[in-house]
Order: sequence, then structure tokens, then C-alpha cells
Amino acid sequence: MSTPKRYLITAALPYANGQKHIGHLAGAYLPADIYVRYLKAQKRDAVFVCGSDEHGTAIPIQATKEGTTAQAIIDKYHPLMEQNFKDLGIAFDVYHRTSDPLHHQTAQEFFTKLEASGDLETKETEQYFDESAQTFLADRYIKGTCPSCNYDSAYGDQCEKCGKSLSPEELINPVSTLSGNAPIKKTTKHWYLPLNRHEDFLREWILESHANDWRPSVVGQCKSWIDGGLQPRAVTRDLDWGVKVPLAGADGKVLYVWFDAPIGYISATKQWALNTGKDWKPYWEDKDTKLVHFIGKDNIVFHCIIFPVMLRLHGNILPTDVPANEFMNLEGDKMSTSRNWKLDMQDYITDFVNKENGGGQMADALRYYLTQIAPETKDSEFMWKGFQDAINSELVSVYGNFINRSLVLMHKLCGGKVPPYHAAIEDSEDIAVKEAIANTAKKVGELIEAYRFREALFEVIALARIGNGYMQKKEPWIVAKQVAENPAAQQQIDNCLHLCLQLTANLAILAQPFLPFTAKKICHLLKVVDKILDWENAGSLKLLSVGYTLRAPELLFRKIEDEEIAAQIQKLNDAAQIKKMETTPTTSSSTSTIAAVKPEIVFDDFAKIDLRVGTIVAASKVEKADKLLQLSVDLGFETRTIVSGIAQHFEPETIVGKQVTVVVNLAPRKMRGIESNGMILMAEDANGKLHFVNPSDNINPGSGVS
RNA sequence: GGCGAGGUAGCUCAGUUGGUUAGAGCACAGGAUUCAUAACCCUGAGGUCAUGGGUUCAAGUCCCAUUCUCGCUACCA
Repeated sequence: MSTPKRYLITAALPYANGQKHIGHLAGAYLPADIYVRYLKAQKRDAVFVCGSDEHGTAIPIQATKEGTTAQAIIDKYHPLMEQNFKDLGIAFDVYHRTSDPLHHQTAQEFFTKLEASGDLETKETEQYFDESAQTFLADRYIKGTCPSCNYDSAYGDQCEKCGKSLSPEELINPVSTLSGNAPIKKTTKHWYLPLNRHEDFLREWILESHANDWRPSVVGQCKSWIDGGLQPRAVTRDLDWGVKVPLAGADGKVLYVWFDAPIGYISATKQWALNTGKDWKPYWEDKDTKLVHFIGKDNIVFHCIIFPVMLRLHGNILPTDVPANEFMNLEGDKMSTSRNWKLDMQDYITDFVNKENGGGQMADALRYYLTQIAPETKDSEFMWKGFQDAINSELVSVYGNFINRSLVLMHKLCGGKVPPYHAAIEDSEDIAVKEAIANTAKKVGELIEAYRFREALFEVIALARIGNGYMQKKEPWIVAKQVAENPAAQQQIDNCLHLCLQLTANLAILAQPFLPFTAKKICHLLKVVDKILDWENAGSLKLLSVGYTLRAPELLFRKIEDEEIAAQIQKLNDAAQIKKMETTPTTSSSTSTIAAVKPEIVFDDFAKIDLRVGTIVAASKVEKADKLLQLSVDLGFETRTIVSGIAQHFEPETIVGKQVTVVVNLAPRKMRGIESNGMILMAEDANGKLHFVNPSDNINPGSGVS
């Protein structure tokens, strides 16, 4: 495979609604950074773009929650994330943001072009507005009767029973799945990206041409999506936060966030070009550009299916590869912002990178461990003990120690200068080390190009290990005792340390993509310019000239103490505990998590609802449904079948005998083929857990509730 | 429920198109050594390759079933 003329590397745009944790870092940003640093060391033309994703409904919602504005939210998190990345050595060429006018303009141009060439479909409808929720309803939030087969639970986009693709207005008796109300008809026009038109292209491009060179999980996920049937996807939304739809009569409409966000890669590239006086176009238009998206597995369909379709229609190049990573867990549990079970980049920086606690070397320590446990083929686990072990017994003891002992011995036995190499007395050990250096340089490059960063890093450490073994065999500290009687012995010492020092310089080059701060520090110790880190020097044995004076050794890394680990684990548990207490309903005094009060109704509306107390007499799981339980409820005057979506909260056998409140005059409804006659009232707490609403004492089934 | 990806030594993971006694690092045990951040070096113990069938002269590697984990998706009036 020939080398592309240029590379464009993207890392998933982080959503600007909060701190990002090390799972995000390990999934996308760190591997992308390693790859880019390698390419740049190769002097290849590579641009690394990223930026904050600042649109979407979640941001205004969060603003309401925090009692502030959407703008304030993004203005808070955008610079924070940018700084975090910088502190951890993630060297974007540009860190842009989607709220920037340049992005708005770029996204609008993109949309306009697709619109003008007939690649989008529009549908003007006058349905799907839910008055109680005050929102337009997406297709799948509407149900009704299928016009073709009369199935009564067809979705707004497709009938599950007959498989027919539908639009919401075709449904008979549509119902909002949000409120249960019939949505009112309100005219709205939306644009759609008809993915279904591109099925042939996607099949060929992904399932055939990339069947073997993309990661199995990526191809598998795409296959699953394509086989499931591609549907037109709405490109616009009725919302006032985002990129305005650039057409007359489209007031109050913005581009759907999934549509505008990936275009952020393009606008970021434009911004980079403006900053540097370069031309951005070839990076998105020239076939000889290699485009690589680094993402987490949750983003696969956007980057492999939807965005490529957009790019193709718009006349851009397609990604060459999308090396998606799996997820990283933390201390035995999934990382979760809502449960506060996570390690934020900022927290790590505060505790380890800042202060006089290690600085950039500690950023490298994190980079080392995250790379070593990168979830390249399956979910992985961040353990604080594992972090400590990896740093102390590999990075410090093998890598750092080899460099330190080389420098110390050189000062003690060679007068602080790079000793000469006496080819005449070269032996097989020397040759073996030379070969190992050359081999490792080659191997590391190949592994990085194949996105196998974990293995590549392992090879770097293995080379340091070879250095330690070599030194052990040569024992220059023993040989030194003979020099007084036999001056020629000094030559053996010279050869050993000459090679160890050249090896040290190589270790800086090879580690540079992974441990950039460390590589720089080694350059400092060796008194060489950073230019030596160019990859063309990897494998070279002439990096340090004979007779050159080097600096006094300094330790590259410090060890991680047991107390630090214990403190972090404590902190993690405490934070999760506090979060749990905060969200426990009894102690919650804040209004932040309370849903807004619905519009006022008159008494007559309320009186229409017939509420009764009932007793559950039987309960069982509904087949082929994860969330549904089929209940028999004794209402005194009759026993009814009611289907309820509570299977994930209760075991069927444990709820028999419980009293519940039932809406008895709700229209019957079929779910998974079972007719449900009524609805059980449930209360949901801040943790999302459901609780029955029932009388405090057992009373007769059938008793009215008002 | 459907689809996808995984389940290999205590831990983290490799195992190419099926082919001799299944590999590495960490941790552990023993030994050697002192230049080095109680670091390094050598040696060792450790696995019925999730379970059960099948194909084959031969299976961790292919096929079927089961089970567990993760993700996408459906079901929640």
C-alpha cells in the first residue's frame, strides 16, 4: 500500500454538557493522538481535528436544570475540555466548536447543496405535535393503526407486523407515545436523508471492500444496521438551539444535531486552514487523502453509515478506516456520569499532573496505562491497582530504570561523555542489541499503522527490557574494577554504554507517540534537540556523537504509592455515595430533577379518569419483551389482564398480592399481542426506580380513588 | 426478543489460511547481582482455551446448540 499524500485524523467531537472522563480519552482521543504523533514524526502531512459538539436538545435541557442558558453551558465546558486535552498531551491541530459562525455557515452550505441536488426528501405534515409535552413528535413516538394490514400498533415510520414503511400521517388513530394523548395536527415541514437510496453503495463499500481491513465489531455493527432496513432519517428538527435551516419558510427549525456535528470535522479543518494559511479543500476532496475517524463503539453507525452517505452526496472523500474502540470500565463497573462512577480527566489532572506531583510525566503515566489496557477488541477495565502496577513495575522499573542506570553509569565510568565504540571488540551481545533496536523500530511503526497501539507500546517496553538484560550480561560495573590493571578493559565499558545510550535515544523516539512528555525530557537529558525524535532516526545507532557531554541524570518517573491508590478508590466510592444520597427522593430538596408541571386542566377532565384499587393476583413475563409483565389484577368487580412495562424493576413472583392503583377506563391496547385493559400507576424516583402507588393499608379491591 | 462483538493461566491480553508438549507481561515462588527508583537479570510453578455435541488423520482455530458479559434495537398507557 502506498503512502497517501496527506492524512486527516478526527476524534469524536465531545458533547459540551459536562466533564469528559478517561473512558472517552482511552476510546478516541488518546489512540488518535498516538496515531497522529507517529504520522507527524514520519513527517507526513497529517492534520488532527476535533472540537466541542454544542448543539442538540440535551444542552438547553441541562441549562434549564442548572438555571442558566445554553450558551453559558457551552462556554463553560468548551474551554475546560480544550485545556484538559492539552494537559494530557492530546495535540489537536485545531480544537473547534460547533457554535462558531464558521461551522454554522459550513453546515448550512452542506445542507443547501444536498437540498439543491435533490438528495434530501421533504415531508410536510400536519400531525405529530403533543400539546401536553409541547413538542413535535418524531416518527417513532407515534403509534396507530397500519393502513395496509390494520395492525393497531404500527409506528410512525414502519409497521412491525407487515413491514411496510409508513409516514406518520398514514396512520389511523395516531397516539403520542409520550403522553398517550392524540397529538394535534400542526403543520410542519421537515427534510430527510433517504438512507434507503444508498443501501447498495453501503453494502458494497463496507460489507465487501472493507470486510477484512476494518475491525470485526465495526463491520458487524454496520451489517446489523443495513440488514435491519435503512430508513429516511430526519435531518431537521423544530427547536431553537442549533444551526438554522437556511431556507425561506423554515423558521424555528434547526439541523438535527447528528447531521451538523460530523460536519464539525470539516469546519474545524477550515478553521485550521485559516489559522495556518493552508488550503483545507484537499483534505476533504482529494482522493489521495486518508481520512480516519477515531471513535467509541457507540458512534459506529454515524461514522460508517450516515456520515459517509452525506459525504458522498456532497462530493467529499470517504473515511479510509474507522477504528472504533469498545468501552472501558472502572473498578468493576461501567463508567457512568449519572451515577458519578468515573474518573474525569480534570480530576486526574488535579491529583497527578498539576501541583508538584509529577507534571507531564504523570500525564504520560496515564497515557501509558490507558494504552496498555486500551479496549481495542473488547471492553476493558481500569483498576487503580492495575494502574499502579503498570507504572511501577513496567514504566518505572523497566523503562525509566534502564535509562537512569545508563546515564548514571556513563557518568561514573565514562566521564560524563558519550564513549566511543570499538568495532574491533564487538561481540555477539552487541550485535544482538543492535538488531533488536532495528527490529523494534520497524515493528512499532507497523503496529501503529495497523492501529495496534497496545502491542506497539509493549514492543517499546520490551526493547528497554532487552537493554536491561544486555547491561546485566556486560556488567560494566564489574569490568570497571579491572581497568586499573588492564586499561584495555575500558573498551568493553565504552561499547556497552555507547550502545545503551544510543538505545536510550531510540527509546525516546519510539515512545514519543505514546509518552510525548517523557520523550522531550529524555532529549533534555541527552542534550539533543527535539528534532531527533523524527521517526527516520528510529533504529539509528548514530544519534549521539562520541565525546558529547550529557546532563546529570534525573528520574523520569516517580512511583505510585499505595496511599494514593487507596485515596483514589476512596474518592470514587465517596463520590458515588454522595450522588446516591443526592438523588434519593427523601433528601432531595432541589427542584432540579423534578419534571415541569403540566398545563392546567379543569375538574371535569380529571373526573373522566376512573381510578380504582386492585390486587395483583398473578404476574408473568411477556415473551419476547424485556420490559413487559402480564398481570392479572383483581378489581373486586372483575379480574383484568393488564400489561405493564415494569419487568426490569420487579420479579413477577414478588409482586403477587400487592395492591396497586389502576386506571380502569383507559381504552384497551395491545402490546406484544396481549390486550391490556388498564394502566398501573407508578411513581419514578430520581434514580429511575419504579414504585407502586398504593393505599397505606390494605383495602377492598375495587375501591375508588379520587 | 432480534442483530453484532466477546468469553484463552490469579490479573491484562496474543494466538495469522485448523497441524508437533497453548504464548507474553504483571502478580507469585526460588536463585543470582548491586550500576540503578527495595530497581534489574535468570529459573520455575499456573490453563479439560465458557459448556455440550459434531466435522476432520488433526480444532482455541470450522459447524450446531446452550450459557454469561458488553453494545445496537424492539417492547414500557
